[in-house]
Amino acid sequence: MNKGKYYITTAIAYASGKPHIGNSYEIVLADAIARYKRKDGYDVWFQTGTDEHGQKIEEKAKAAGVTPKEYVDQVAETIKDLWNLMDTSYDHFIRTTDDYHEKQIQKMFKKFYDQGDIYKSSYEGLYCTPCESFWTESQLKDGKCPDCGRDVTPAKEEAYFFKMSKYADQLIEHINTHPEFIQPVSRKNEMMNNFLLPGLQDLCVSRTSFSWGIPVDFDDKHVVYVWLDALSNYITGIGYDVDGNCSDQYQKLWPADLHLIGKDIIRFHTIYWPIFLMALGEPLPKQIFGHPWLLQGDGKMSKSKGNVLYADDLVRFFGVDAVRYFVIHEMPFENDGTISWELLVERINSDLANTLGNLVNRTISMSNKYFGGVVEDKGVKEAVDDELKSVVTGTYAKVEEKMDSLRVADALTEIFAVFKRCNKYIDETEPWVLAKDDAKKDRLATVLYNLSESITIGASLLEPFMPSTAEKIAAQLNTTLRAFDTLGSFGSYTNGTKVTEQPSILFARLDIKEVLTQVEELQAANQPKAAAPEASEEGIDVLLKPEIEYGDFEKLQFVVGEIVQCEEVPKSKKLLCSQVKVGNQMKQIVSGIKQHYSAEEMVGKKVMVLLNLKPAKLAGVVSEGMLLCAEDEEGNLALMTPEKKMPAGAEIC
RNA sequence: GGCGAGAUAGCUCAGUUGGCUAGAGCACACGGUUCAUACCCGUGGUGUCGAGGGUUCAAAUCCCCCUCUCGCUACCA
Repeated sequence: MNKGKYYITTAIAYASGKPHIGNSYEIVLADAIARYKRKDGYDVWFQTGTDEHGQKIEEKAKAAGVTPKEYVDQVAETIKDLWNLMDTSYDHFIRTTDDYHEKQIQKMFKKFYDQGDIYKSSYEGLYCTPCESFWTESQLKDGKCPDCGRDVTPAKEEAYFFKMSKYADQLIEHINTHPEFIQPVSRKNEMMNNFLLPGLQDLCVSRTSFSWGIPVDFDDKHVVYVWLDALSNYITGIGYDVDGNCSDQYQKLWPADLHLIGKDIIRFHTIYWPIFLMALGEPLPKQIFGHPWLLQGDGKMSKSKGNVLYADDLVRFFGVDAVRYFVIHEMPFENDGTISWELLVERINSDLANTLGNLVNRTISMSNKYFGGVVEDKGVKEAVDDELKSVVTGTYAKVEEKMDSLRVADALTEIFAVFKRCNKYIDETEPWVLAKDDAKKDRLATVLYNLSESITIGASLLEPFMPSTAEKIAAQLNTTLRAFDTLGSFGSYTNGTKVTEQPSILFARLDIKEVLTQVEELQAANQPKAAAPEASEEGIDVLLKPEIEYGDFEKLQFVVGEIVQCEEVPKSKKLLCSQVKVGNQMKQIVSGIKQHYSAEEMVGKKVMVLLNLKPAKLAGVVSEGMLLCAEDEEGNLALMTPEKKMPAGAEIC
């Protein structure tokens, strides 16, 4: 039974380091869907890979004393190992440093340039000196600054831009006529309201500030910037060719049926990627699902704390299938899920050890105890059997419905309903009571047959989610896993089958205290490594600004200021308004740091102030300077304070 | 500030087009059972369905308003 092709992709992982469990979640989810569709009769192609260009990788490689290529070769292997460890069944692993990919990106870039979709301009667009603002061409009003109407001058770094606005209407039309295109639907509104309807800005698609990227072949100062390079993997990986010599595989597989991605990159997948495809004249993917995140419950993950969860550590503790089960089960459709050692242990004990593992174990034990391991239906039916059978044979349809709407966690829950029903059935039929009465031997045999059959069906449904567990169950029952299209009927388990004599424990119950003790040891072992200077610090993508003269620097007046009063700016989410003592005068300064500092804790701090900045109004409040902060990639802020005691007003130079 | 989503049992959440005593899982308590990994089965909630008002024979479910939370976005000098 062939239901046609099904092309599914994950986002490609950025090859700057080892992905933590939050990042490994996606590949497992994709794998569950891919395996399910395959078993469901689709001709599945499942592609994943790595995004290997960019300044961050260039810098990390430099720090490690290797070439960028050597660096990504190593990381790509690490990622592949991890994906394999998670038992994922991808068909193709693309790397953006693969020859065929790079070649097509260059051709694509040229094609876009030739057809006028890409134009050369400068990074951050055009500068309005009085307003101190950068603008892109599409933002200008009559070629002038949209704020003050004065002339703008080009900024420094030259770059190529893609004219997004050209295709905006076409994309809006597509999104409106294809309600299933963006999932979950709530994301659709965000894209429409925040980007498409207000007017799309052009996207910078090249860089000159670093060189680890695919060179623009007709302008070799430039390398192709991330999104055009990375997104295109979905077509280059299956044989797309810009000149029209696409592979048969491409003809068959494109458009993709599902791009599975994290919710943070929905914008790139639902706006830029479709527009690139329109510019190429290719059809758009059928569906893009921005899944939620799996977050760590007990405080933020941080490398310095040594508490980052990695899939391989979890697998070492719990086994692959337990980890697969957890991440799929804990991730509903729209809300972020939570992961912690405690929750893992809870789920594993309750669902895997108690409900599933114990069921298989008790069933097989009874067959051995009462019939020497032989399972045979003696045809002694009772009314209770019917309900069991209807639940078991009806489950595939329910699972199918959940999977069709990408409710993977719910699908898994439906499958476990089978195992729960089996446990209940044992209680209802009380096999140990039947065993005491010779006249009921045949009834007992039928009960055990029904259980073995039900478990086989349940295991067959479970296969895409927990492949090796499903196999183990089948092996213990000395049978094989079934195809989905047979699961609507009951009774295929071969009469007279002899089950294994010594059923092994599928999932051992875990003691949370013991696990946590071991976790502490693990974290202690990780800590020294993580705490090692420099090595643990993530390289930050530093975009170099044009060189300035000392004279430029001298214009800036930095001083130490003491915050004597601070309050929240009404109606603003991020702004705090501080009264800052600078020498013998006071300045009112508004800063966007409310989410990192409370008004109370600001008071008394000595901070670095840019004093001679032109006053401006923020949320209606005048600000006469700027408090300087360091900011990391996650947007965490830290005020710059003097390292020794300094009076308010002291010059910083 | 703009747009959107949400507020239901201790916890995580279901509740379709308004309709009988508001549900599930987990946790907890009690009872049953013993084949099994101290497991399984059953029973248990007085839940102001965020607050207030309205429409209706009838609202968690529709309308108004309020409070709070979250997402995206802008601002964040």
